Amino acid sequence: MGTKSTPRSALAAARSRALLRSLPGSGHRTGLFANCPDLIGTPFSYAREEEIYGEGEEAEFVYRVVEGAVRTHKVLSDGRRQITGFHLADSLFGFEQGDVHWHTAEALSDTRVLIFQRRPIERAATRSAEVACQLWSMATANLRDAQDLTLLLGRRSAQERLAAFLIEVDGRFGGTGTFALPMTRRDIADYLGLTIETVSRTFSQLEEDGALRRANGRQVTLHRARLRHVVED
Amino acid sequence: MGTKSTPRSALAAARSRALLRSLPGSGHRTGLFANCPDLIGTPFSYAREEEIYGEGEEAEFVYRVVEGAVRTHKVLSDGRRQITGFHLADSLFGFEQGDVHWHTAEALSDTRVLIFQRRPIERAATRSAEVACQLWSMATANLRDAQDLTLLLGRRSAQERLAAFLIEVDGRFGGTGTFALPMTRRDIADYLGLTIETVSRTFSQLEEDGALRRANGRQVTLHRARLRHVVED
DNA sequence: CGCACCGTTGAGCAAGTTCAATCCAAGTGG
DNA sequence: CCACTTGGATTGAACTTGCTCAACGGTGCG
Repeated sequence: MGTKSTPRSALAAARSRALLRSLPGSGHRTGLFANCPDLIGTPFSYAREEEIYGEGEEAEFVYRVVEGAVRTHKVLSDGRRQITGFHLADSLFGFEQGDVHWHTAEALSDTRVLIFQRRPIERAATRSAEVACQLWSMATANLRDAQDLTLLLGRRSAQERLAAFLIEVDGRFGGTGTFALPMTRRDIADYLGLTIETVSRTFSQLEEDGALRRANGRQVTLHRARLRHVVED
Repeated sequence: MGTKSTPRSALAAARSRALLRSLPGSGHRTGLFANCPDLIGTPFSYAREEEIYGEGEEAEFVYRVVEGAVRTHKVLSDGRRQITGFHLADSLFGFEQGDVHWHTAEALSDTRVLIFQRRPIERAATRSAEVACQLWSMATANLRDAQDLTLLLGRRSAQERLAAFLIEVDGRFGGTGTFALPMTRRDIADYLGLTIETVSRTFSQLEEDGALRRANGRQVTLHRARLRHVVED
């Protein structure tokens, strides 16, 4: 559904169903913006590897992940890429400084999102201190994540980067220690500032050290105590 | 003044002068919070290398640089340090997620700041959408900076990092192309994720390439076109 | 089947680090 | 006032980490 149409046309089509979706219990009213009756998300879907928005495009919408996963990244002219974040279920993304997206967002896997128009949210923020505070709090949380990544990229070894990354992903999946990574080795490399070969070799090292076990490439089982020992702080 | 006393006692002492300072034209009412009559900053000073607040401390105040320069950083247990930002005149810093500072702030040189209590500002944000929007906008700007740094650290060479850094600092000093760096090589290294030796060598390379000239260590004159060519994007 | 993509592994290489020596400017104490 | 110390910066030489280039195996899909 929907991957051939645009967010704009989907929005128009969905307007008629707005009443139904805004009913309590329909699942679209939890979390940020929950108390904002005019801010109703429109469901939308993207296929694996599909671009959601590109750097430099006008930032008309913001997005909340319902199911699947999204990456945001920046690219240099020669193709070097830095992934700035992965967004799993419930994560909100697409808010930028100014009217233009300053990175690119793509779906890691087939992904369902809720789309919100940015303008009404910003207008709501200028009227409601509560909405504005929610936006502030969200931006601040993102800032903390970005600065943690800064420390990771600036001062940590490949082993530490991968270990920290796996612990982080595990946490976002509920902390069971066993999960399937939703992203490729290339995505991991471009997030951690490494090459795919180094990521692969580091996986092998960590497995030799008994810090994790791999199955079928993407599936991992973490030995969290040992991984935490690698990160050590 | 004031480097032996605490922000708390300075605040108390300054309360009596509040009326005077709040007069228009006294220079304390421009920029963010300008429209917020209760939010009056208290002048305060820090000596070179003095800590302003430490990671883990309760975040009671936020700060605006009046004169001088400040760095914020995180440290790993083994001493590796990542500077997350330099704050020059007019820059606001010290806002964190939650009630605790999650990095450390220190004065690069003798520095004068205005101190604001965080609580009243947060209370004002819950009442005034305008204040909350300013805070949001500030956080978003910081986020963009942090993500630019992420790209720098993850995917750029030493030459590109230093060139981008110098262009950035030049811009903050007015873009004349000639200025004295307010920070040491160690600070630059810890900001760019390099060692002091690499920073020094990279300075030498850039000078050989005619992209800048050095004088007395800290003083530099940039050949901005050539530096921009190094960064290339 | 054949191709494309993903992941792994090996060998050699290069960028940046580590260790060490030296220089210089600015204190500091006799 | 000068010897001595201290901290910042630069440079050289050896080393290490992670990168580049290359080959190969597995899996899914047209």
